[in-house]
Amino acid sequence: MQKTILIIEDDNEINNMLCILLQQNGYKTVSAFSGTEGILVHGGNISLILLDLMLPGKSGEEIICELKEKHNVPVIVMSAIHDISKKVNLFSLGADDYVTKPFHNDELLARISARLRKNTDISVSETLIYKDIILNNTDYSVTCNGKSVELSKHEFALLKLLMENPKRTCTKSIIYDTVWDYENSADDNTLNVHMSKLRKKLKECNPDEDYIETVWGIGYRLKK
Amino acid sequence: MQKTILIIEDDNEINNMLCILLQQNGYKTVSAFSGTEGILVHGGNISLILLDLMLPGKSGEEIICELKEKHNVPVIVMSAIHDISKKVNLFSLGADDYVTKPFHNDELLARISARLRKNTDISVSETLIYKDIILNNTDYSVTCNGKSVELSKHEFALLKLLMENPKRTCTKSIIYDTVWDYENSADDNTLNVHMSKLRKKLKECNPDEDYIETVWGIGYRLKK
DNA sequence: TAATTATTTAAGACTTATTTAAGATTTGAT
DNA sequence: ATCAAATCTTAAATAAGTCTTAAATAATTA
Repeated sequence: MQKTILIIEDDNEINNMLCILLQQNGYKTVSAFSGTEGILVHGGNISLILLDLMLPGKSGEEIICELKEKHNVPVIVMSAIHDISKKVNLFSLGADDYVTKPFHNDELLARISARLRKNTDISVSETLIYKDIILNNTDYSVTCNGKSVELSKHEFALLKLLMENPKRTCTKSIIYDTVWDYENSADDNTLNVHMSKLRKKLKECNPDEDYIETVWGIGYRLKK
Repeated sequence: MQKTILIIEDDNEINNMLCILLQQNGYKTVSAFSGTEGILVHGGNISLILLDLMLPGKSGEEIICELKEKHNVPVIVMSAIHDISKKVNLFSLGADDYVTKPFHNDELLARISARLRKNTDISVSETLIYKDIILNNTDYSVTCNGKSVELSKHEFALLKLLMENPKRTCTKSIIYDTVWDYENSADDNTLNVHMSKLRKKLKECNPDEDYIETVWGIGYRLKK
């Protein structure tokens, strides 16, 4: 299965170069050009993060922390700094590896694959809760009003995205990007159908609640 | 608990220096002075291996392979070789990280603790129990509904992985990583076939129970 | 009200899983 | 080292589940 790598790098040229390199080697890529954008974009479909240390805005330490908090995947730091003590700090804060620029493509690829290979420990349990819905990221299970709900892969991803962003409206294009990995044309009905099915399954468990709100012309969000 | 690190390094002075450094930092150490000795000494109480690449006797590749086979713990390779292609080979053979000599103590310690951090939760329990299945890790035996079940190596590993994570869904990629030590493409049927055989054998022992549940598009898990 | 956007249903396309069997590979005993 | 037995992988046919599309209906906005 193709893994998606999030590239957080402010230099447009390097970012683009990395995209091409990784795509040529069988990965999907998502680009962000600042730490804050990276944190925003980071979600459940990302398997690994390449983080450039010298970013404008927040410090690298803060960024790693927030990325890990949102979804704990391996972070490989790219840095021009050779300072050892810096490396130690990054490790202790949760960076899983680093490469110093300029780096060899082969070395970077090797480090990525080593990290992905090791990321199979299934010890990180993530549970999202909204009203009486409990979504368990680890065993792909959902309960609503105490009853277990059987969701398909896309339905699950849809609900997960909403529950990860409880106060935000998820636009259709964001949903297509995240759940389907591609941007659908506006006239596509697929998302609507899935949303309908998801709502129906939730309603069966709890007929008295409406969980998901339609934001006309924009997308969907969870109700207050 | 104090972790034990196996140091495989033929230079007496470096070996000794590493022992002191690691002991000062709260680790127990075991020293070996050749690859073959390392393999001999390596056992269940070792949490991590520091391996010098330039050893007399077997090649580093063979040694890593045999060490991992005996007891799969992180291997950090120490090497004076800067050659990138060599690094790539080592990664693909299962080395988890490397340091180039001469290395800074702080860097080595950081890499060790990063590697150990990833590996802490693999507590090896002797006997796993789920419903009426009893799996014994020590003698590789399984009984189900009182009857003994003859499982092949992969079937055993498969069942063990599920029983070690009774509440979780094991994704196909995790299963391939754990049971097969490599990531198979999605269209590979091997896992499906093994799962089918495992289910069949369990069903023969207890026709009334369904133990393993398919999570469509994701993987497998034990039933509630 | 007209135009646009969303919901629902159902059918067929498509994807993923299961099973069986055959050939390849590995293991273990001689 | 060789052979036999067991196991693993691959392939193909079948089965099960999911996704997309289309069309009819409903809701919202301008």
